Amino acid sequence: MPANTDQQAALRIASGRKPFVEPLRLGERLKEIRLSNQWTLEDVSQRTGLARSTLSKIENNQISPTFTAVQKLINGLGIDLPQLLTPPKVQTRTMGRRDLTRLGEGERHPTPTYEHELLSCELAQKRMIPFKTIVRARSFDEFSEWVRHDGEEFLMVLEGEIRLYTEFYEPLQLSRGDSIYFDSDMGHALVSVSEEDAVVLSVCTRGDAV
Amino acid sequence: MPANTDQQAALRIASGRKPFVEPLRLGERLKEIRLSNQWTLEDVSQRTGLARSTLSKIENNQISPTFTAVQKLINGLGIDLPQLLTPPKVQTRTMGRRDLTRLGEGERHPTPTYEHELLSCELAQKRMIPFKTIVRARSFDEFSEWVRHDGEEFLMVLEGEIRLYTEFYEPLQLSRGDSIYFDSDMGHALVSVSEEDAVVLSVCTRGDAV
DNA sequence: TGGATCGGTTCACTATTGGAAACAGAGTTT
DNA sequence: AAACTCTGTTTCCAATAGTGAACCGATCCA
Repeated sequence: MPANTDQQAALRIASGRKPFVEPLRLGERLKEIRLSNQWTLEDVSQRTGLARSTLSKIENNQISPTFTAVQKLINGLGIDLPQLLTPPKVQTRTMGRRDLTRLGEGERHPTPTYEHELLSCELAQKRMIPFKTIVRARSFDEFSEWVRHDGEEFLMVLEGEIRLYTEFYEPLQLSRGDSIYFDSDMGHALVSVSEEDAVVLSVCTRGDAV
Repeated sequence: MPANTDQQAALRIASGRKPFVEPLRLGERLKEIRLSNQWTLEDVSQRTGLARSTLSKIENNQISPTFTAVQKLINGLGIDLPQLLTPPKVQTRTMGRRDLTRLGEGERHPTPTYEHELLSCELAQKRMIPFKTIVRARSFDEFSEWVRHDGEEFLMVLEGEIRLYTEFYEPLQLSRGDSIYFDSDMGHALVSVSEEDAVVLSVCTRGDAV
């Protein structure tokens, strides 16, 4: 099928996709990220495990990093690829919304086991849901079933001590300042093991589509 | 500074950071895409401009493609990077991951103005990035420019008292237990106004896309 | 059966990346 | 101002990615 390649070319062109590899100023982007964090090449080197010289060359577009190198970058810098590839990101929409919640001013939702205090509940369209919880429960038995909801949850103990029961792990004891991140569709439940009711701060991802 | 590089190497090794880049079965993924379109290596070669042999090696994880090679792939195949990186078949439900961080056990990232402690940094693919910050800055002048990053940020004062400067609002004084939610592409900066350095807990959304 | 053809892998070789060390420039310190 | 220190750049070389050609089954067909 000799005509096939023509067809392919036609397809490629018709696809609307640029036939050329766009520059994709990866070097500039990296430098931008590095500087915006006030990191030196040496800092980045330590974080990523790539040599200082290599980083310099990447930033100056003198070499095209190996994919493993790119991985080391995104791992070491704690960014993800889209972030690295997104061109200088034109300030799309800086909406600048904000929502302040003073201590104790959240929206209270009491239940037998927990007393939730929703924070920043003025803001409607947000990607995270923060709330403070006073853990009333003292025993796992007080829960009729696992708590579970789509998405992920981050939790830090603000006061007291808790035991975190989860569906797939042994219970975990958490003291003030300890924190944990977990998939919240895994069943979970909290009880206070301290004298007073424990207080934890949680942030859940919102189960947006896709 | 001959000893310096030894030190660097030692640090790099001792850094505890996983020395291995996660597999990220890029080869499998590529093969999957290729087969699902019923393309032969030769077809892909023509589309991408990469040699047949190279493609074979990439698919079999025998080499780590150069970033330019990856670009040729995504251009030639008309896919975008997330698509290529999405782990094959995807863990439809990443049920039950978790990542515990004990008090003070996070990954420290000091800067002149802030000292960050990344929490739950073992977990790679998460939608939120939680971190504790010791606010060293005492004056807005210490910032050369606004801090800003895509997404949204939730912040609660754990200790001390801070002033939050934002691009579009008057500065806001926040005391222990106060919290705020805001669009983090709006410039922002924190300074301690208490005797001691203030400590805040932040959770940022991660660059979405998907 | 013998010989084409097609898909994929392996080989030998060249081009390029990535690392250590040397270098260079700007401050600092003594 | 010499000696340090801290940056980023450049150099040189070992390691490895990318290429064309050879190779290895399959499958097809006369």
